[in-house]
Amino acid sequence: MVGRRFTGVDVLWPGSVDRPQAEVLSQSIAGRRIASLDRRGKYLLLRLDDGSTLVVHLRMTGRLRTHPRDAAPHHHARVVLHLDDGQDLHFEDQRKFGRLYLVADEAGLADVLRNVGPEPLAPQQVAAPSSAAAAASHQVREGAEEAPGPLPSGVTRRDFRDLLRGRRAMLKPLLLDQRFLAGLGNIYVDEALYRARLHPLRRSDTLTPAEVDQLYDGIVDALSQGIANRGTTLADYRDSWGTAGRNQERLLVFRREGKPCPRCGTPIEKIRVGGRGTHLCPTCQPGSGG
DNA sequence: ATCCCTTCCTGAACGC
DNA sequence: TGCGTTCAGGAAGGGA
Repeated sequence: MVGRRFTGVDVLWPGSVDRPQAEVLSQSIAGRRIASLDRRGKYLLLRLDDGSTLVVHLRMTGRLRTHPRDAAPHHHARVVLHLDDGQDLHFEDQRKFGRLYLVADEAGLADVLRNVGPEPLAPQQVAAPSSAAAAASHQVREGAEEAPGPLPSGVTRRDFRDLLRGRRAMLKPLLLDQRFLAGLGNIYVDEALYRARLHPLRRSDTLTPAEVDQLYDGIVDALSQGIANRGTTLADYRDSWGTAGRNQERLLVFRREGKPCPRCGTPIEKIRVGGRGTHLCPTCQPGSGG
């Protein structure tokens, strides 16, 4: 994508564009070149050559895929962005929860990202455009894997302790809160809490210092493994090349209710916390601490 | 600060 | 076979 220029936009479902108005988006983006790609939390950032940024949030079922120019859009295509290299970038989104934002400057970007908290992981290397290395980098390795090691962290252990200071919410909704920490969704919260051996209903102000460190490690490990396995495909998720992830094969508790805990064999339980399906091992993640 | 509810959506799964 | 209902979930916004 880097180096390509947008030549125009077709908005098939205006509800997918948060800002500006669809017609304004088309006018503003035409002729702009993609300078770089970035990410904040769950938001994808396409930095354009005039200082503006195209922001994409995929939410549940959104995806970005390239297709040959003027290919018939998929049933779920919501926005088609034409590129100058003979390809079209399609934003497809079955459930229409995903959103596109075009902001003119850093102030506009900051407004879109106003509820995004600190990054649990440090920025990852983005493959260079149109190189053999980029093509090679997306080849799926044989078999899913544990993370070779935790990825570089964004927040440090000390940062994490500071983040928790003054907080007393239940762990599950706290970790889902993007203002507290960016990037964790329902799957990875359950996986992180299991790894940390902490009950989702535990209140954050009841954790011992050792448990705070366990939680931090659980978060970093769960995310690192997800990235190493190129994402969790429970139904729809595909990467930009249309390839499914493999992390669903390595989930420890999520959507494994009734199956044995990988650590102790106790059947995994499913409960509801804050309206969210929540999976845990009642033996390894005991009590809710009151 | 925290919790809870509703809204936005489609399609799969389920009950009868 | 074919209805109608329920569920899933990320984020925002309102109310308690």
